[in-house]
Amino acid sequence: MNVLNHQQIYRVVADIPKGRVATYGQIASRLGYPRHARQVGYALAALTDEQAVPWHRVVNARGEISTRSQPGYAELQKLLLEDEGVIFDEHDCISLQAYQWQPDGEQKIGARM
DNA sequence: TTTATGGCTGTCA
DNA sequence: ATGACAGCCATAA
Repeated sequence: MNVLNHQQIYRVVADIPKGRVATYGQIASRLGYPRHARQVGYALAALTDEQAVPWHRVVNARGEISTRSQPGYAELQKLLLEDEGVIFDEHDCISLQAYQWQPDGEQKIGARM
């Protein structure tokens, strides 16, 4: 009975195009909660791997893999993103300016190769 | 009911 | 520019 339904978050996350990423704050902001960035992360952490939610497309504002509690998942997300076509740099961070999803419609910036 | 933590973000030094 | 700290808010005990 929270104001922020996980289903809503899942819908936005699932709405992220392949090869594109989004920040927690961006998703929260899209739902109308610019301060619920963490709650978005919690919603993703609360879901299970059985969910059809591409949680691996969600990264922090730094464009890096968010520090989760479970071990090994960071590598998993990195591998999944690489499979999506996202390239990581030597510091395991991606170009948000190139891969960040624009829900406004124009979700193309020039992240091609 | 309150206290503590947590897949974050933003500001201050 | 990086490094550290506090704030926001929901879930768990």
